[in-house]
Amino acid sequence: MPDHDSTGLLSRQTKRRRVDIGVKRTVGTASAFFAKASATFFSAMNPQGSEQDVEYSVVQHADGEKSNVLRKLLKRANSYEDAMMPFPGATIISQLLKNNMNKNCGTEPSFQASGLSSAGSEIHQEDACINSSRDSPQECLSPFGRPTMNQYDMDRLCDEHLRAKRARVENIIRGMSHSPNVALRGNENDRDGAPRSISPRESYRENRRKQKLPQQQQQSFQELVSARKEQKREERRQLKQQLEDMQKQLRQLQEKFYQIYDSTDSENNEDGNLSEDGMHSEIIDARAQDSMGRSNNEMFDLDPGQFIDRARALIREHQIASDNHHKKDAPPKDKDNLHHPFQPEGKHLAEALKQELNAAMAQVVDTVVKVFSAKPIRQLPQVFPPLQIPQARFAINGEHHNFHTANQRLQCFGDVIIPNPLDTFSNVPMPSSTDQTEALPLVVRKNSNDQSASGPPPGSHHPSLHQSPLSAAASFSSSSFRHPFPLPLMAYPFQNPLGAPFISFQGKDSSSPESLDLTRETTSLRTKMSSHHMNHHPCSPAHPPSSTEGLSLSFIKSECGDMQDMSDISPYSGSALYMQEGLSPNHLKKAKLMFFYTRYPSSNMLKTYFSDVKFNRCITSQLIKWFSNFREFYYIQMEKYARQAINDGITSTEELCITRDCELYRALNMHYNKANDFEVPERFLEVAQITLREFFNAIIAGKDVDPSWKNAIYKVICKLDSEVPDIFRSPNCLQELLHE
DNA sequence: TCAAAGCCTG
DNA sequence: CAGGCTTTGA
Repeated sequence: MPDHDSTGLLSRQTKRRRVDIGVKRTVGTASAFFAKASATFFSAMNPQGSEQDVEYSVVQHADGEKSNVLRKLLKRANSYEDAMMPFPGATIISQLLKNNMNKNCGTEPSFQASGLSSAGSEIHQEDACINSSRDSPQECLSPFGRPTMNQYDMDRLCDEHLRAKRARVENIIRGMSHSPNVALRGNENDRDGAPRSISPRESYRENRRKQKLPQQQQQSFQELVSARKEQKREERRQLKQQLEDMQKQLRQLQEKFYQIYDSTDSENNEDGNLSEDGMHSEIIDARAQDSMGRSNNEMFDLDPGQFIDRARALIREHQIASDNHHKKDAPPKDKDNLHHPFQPEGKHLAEALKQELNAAMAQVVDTVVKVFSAKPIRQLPQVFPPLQIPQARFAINGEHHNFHTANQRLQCFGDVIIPNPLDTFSNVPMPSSTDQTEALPLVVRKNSNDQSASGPPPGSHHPSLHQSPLSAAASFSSSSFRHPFPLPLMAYPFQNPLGAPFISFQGKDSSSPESLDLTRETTSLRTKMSSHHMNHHPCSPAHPPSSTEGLSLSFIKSECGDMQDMSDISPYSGSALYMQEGLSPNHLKKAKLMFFYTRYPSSNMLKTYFSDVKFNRCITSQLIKWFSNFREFYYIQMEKYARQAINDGITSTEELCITRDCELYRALNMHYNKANDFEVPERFLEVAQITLREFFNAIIAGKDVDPSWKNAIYKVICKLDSEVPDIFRSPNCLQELLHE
């Protein structure tokens, strides 16, 4: 939507610019930036650390080590060495470590003696893996026998392992003997498994402390260590459990797979190739186990959609495997199949699988639906004022999936009770083109007409529209919301498929800047959309004009709740046929033109001149506000030019004349009659001249020292309003006016 | 108490 | 242009 004229967009851009100005980009190079970022990061992680710490962390050791594989390890090892070796406390750690290892891994031979490759316990292996494999997985895969390794490398590895352990224990100690944030840091470090360098000074201090550790503390930290081991074991157990679950699921999938395979196979191959299936399943099973083993964790983290995809991929894998198997055993006559692995058989299989998956999905959906609809409706305490919207607004293009995603997103907010989508929709008879039934504080489209053309027949349409607001709210609130955050945020999830949020509640209670920005942005967006709607007349029934904007849940701003009965604003109830629930850009334009006649229109007058607008408090206020803004601009210009005149040495009001080619007039005309397609009445020039002279005199008289000096001028000007021509009473006065 | 005006801010 | 806020007057 490239709309560069949009003031909203412009203001957003300026806002962003301001933000950008705020960020100093003093760092020229990427590396410098990285250093800075790292420094920030580390100082955040390490509040007690000195600048030196940062240096240690950021500056990489560029030793000329031969082994590329080991380089990173060595770097880490070096960091540890640098950090810890100079201090005698390290020996204590080593001692403790030895004790600990002997205690927890009874079978483990002395680590120092046997080196890394000793046939240590599983735990040991895993630890070694964790510590060393992050950057070089092959070390984990083949911990045994490194014929190319020289003694130096071995020592390095040993050191690395030992120091990693040491670091962990260090962290535990720190966690015990320090403030919580330090403990946290230790955990962070531990979880990463990546050693973090410690400033020499700090570690010196800490080592000294450790030397003085009383026996009791040593014991307790040994307990801690063993507790950690316990925890690890527990984690491992859980992981195993997960793996088993996954395997079970896979087996089920496979069963399905073979069922289908058998059926399709028996259809296509009646010559007895089935006998191989036993073997296939063995092999495939093995493969599956393997791939499960590999992908267990990722599978577990996948969300359902991804899971299905992954499952499909797996099945495809199996398919290929079995095809390959066929190829091997297939007699030469099957050459065709050899080159086209997805021949009829495969196609059938794929189709069957797809069907199966779809059926499974459908079943799941059904189940969920059943569960949802079976749930008793809970009436939760209504924290929020009744939401005055017909439920039908929530239908999106006849699909509810957006609402679901909306809920999914909503669930990100911990403290919200998600409305049950099915409850919400259960009473919705059909996707509706219900119009926005509440005042948009800003301009909205003019589509009541379109609606009656594209909407459902009057007889069949939503009873909800004729509900009292309360009942409408009640049916909505059967899935009551509890709003922990400003309402505009609630609107976010209700996006149209293009991702543009259509929001129209503009809570006065929006307190957070984000929500404010959100409203603003969507506000300008809505303005754009509304103008878009103005230009594009009828919409196809498939895309009801309000299907997206109908989502503009402008049910907030309950102070606007003095709307008339909902039935009144039904777009189909004759009298309201041309009523609009919001102000359009054309209304704004009209208001601006009216300003040439009246600076202080009463709300009653506005009602008569904007007869095509369904008035409520919001609309009235908005219109009033418009005129207030117009006046503001007007008076600012007047004051500005009055002062300018004084500065220019003008001494007599007689010299102050407003003509159609003077600067002031052009400014005003530009503001209220931008397109210059309206002939500004002469009277306006007179009034403007009077105003200018009033300002001039007041400033000359030095009245502007009084903070309310303008009030006198306002009093004068408000009496100068003239009658607005009757043509402005017509809803389509703009066409009539501008085509003259 | 409320609507409207005005001011300030973004 | 809109929102927040304060003031003002009925």
